[in-house]
Amino acid sequence: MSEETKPLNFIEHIIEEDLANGLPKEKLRFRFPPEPNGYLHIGHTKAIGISFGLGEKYNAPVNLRFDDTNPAKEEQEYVDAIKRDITWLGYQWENELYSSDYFQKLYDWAAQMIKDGKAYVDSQSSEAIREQKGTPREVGTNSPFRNRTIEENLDLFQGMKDGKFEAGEHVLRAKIDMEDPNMLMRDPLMYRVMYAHHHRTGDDWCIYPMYDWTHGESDYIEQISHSLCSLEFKPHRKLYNWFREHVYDYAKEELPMPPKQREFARLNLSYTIMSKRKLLRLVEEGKVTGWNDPRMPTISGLRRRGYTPNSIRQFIDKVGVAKRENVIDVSLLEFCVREDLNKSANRVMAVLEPLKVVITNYPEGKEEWLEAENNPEDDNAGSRKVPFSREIYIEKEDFKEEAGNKFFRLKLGGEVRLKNAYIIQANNVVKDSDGNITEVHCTYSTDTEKRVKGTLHWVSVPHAIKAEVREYDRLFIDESPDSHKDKDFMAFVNPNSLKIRTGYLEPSLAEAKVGEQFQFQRLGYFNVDNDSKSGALVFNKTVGLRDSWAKQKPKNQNDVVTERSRSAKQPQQKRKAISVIQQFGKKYTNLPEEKQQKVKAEIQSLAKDVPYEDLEALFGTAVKKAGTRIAVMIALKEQLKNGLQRNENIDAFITKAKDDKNELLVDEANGI
RNA sequence: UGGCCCAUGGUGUAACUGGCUAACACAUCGGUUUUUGGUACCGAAGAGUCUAGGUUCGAAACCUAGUGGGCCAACCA
Repeated sequence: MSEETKPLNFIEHIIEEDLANGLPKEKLRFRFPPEPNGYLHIGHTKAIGISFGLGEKYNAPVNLRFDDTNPAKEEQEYVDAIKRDITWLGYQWENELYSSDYFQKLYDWAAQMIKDGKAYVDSQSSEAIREQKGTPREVGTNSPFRNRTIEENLDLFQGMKDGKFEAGEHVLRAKIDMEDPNMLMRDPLMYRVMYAHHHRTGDDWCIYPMYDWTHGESDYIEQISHSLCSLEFKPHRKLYNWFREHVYDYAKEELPMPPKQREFARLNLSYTIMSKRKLLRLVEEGKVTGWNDPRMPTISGLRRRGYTPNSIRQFIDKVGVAKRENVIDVSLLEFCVREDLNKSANRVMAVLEPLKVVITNYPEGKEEWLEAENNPEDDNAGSRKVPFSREIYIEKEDFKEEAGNKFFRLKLGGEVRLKNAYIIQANNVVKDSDGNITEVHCTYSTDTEKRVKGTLHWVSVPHAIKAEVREYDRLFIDESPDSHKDKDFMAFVNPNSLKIRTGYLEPSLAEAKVGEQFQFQRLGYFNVDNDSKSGALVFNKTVGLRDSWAKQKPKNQNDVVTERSRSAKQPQQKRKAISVIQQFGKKYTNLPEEKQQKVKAEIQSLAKDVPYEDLEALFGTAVKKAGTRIAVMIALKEQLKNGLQRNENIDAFITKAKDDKNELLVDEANGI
């Protein structure tokens, strides 16, 4: 019921308004209309979330309708994949429908349009038709076939359907206006001849209807109340309405609801691309292993990577719906999975970059099975046993011979807690001939009540099981890879987006099943990849834990991620004096008087650091921003006092200020 | 020498449709708790709402002009 307090997005406002204007709630009906020509990606999830979300909110049916009017590109495989993905996301459609189900009805209506003089058969080449269309800036010209008789049109259209013509010989066009500023209205094509096998209608048809004609009328046939799509279809709305109005005349008795199309901005995610065609290139050129590669922004890729349906739905919810172009930061998506997995994923221990620790005062051959909590966030998660022995692995980066006191992990002479086990102290190290540390010798203490700052994860060497662990980095090194006009997006592919290593895992993981998700303690969330075979597990890193330590430590040269995120985080840094003055100015008029005096003094001292040009740039500040003008005036006065020469601009600024409504400003101006 | 759409902290969305100090989330920074440098909790910084005019007692919202960005010329959807 928290929805009641949640503000509505613009589409919900429209629906509420329609409801308020008398649209019965039972008439609400939505649809998600994919073309089965590729896999769904995270961008589609927004459209899915909007329409299905509305269905849930208003308890209205939502159809899944495949817009399958181009047999050259569409396949059953994609239909199956789309259904699988939507179901996985947890949505239920009312009816599974296909535009191809309406081919006969659309044909009949088209014939009716011909009879009404609203459509005609054109017999020109596609090039000729394109030329006559004009450009966005120049109007088009009429086809020489535009004024064929109704009989001739009917006859030709029938012939098209009957397979009497070659592909490309004739098309059916709506007769609208070749001079309309909206190019879609310049006699758009309704049908083309196409001898292709359709995944559902087989070879029944050799003419296929175009998108604009089919899509809108499919909505109408299904009595969709609100037909929601992305922004690039905005210009289509005029045509959508034109077709709808004509067909409405033919069918208003059986089909009383004329649907309305509304458009929202599609989702863009930073560091990735959202175009089926471009994603296909990644697949074809071998940059990824397939549509479901865990680095892909496809739903199947995200699923394999370990993203949960709930996390994706949360993400879509948080992203919101509006009409402006946007690029969502991937960190929001990552936040959503962490939030979800934090509650559900059992904690286990795994070491990915092992360093051997020998506990010298622990008896050789001894082992203990210690109790470990599965999930502190879930009281019902229970516990398991983990084996402890004389030799364990810890993470290489958890040990340093020497380190400052901000390093909470293990160092020589220092103590650290082993998660679920004892406290150890590092005494000395063993090195190889190159000086690399190969072992750390420690002693342990059973006093686990002791307060120590750091806690490490670890795995018993003799009990550890090995597994392949795949870690992923973003697929592109550029925040917006396909927005560069001069560079192909492929130039930004991150060569290091996959890192494979061998992990050492606690033995309880031997039973892990494909798809199962875990938190590798202190590292991140991982799931079992479907490449796993019995005895040869493969894990995907879904996302790392938040790591406030990584932010502090100096950057590590081979860590692409931290380097990049570092450089990406530059906006909030040292501020110029002038911007601080502006800042003060904004608040100035709202401050109590004694605070004003303080701020004034601050501005005066800052004025010394401001180049005059910066100040002058603010002389044109809008009249209503009195505070800013006051601050500028104070700074200016200070500079004049320090020898700045008056000039025309300064005089004009002061003169104008003296006439201002704001008394504070007038006072300052007069004080000069 | 076109038409349409858009413009609010670094990012994404709000603002009861013209009315309190412009709100929320992510990101950032700081603190408390903690057997995960996680989680949780508390706090901070960051926006006079693209610019300039106008309407109004009052504008992020309405009007005008400008600036910037996006979309539109497939027998694709």
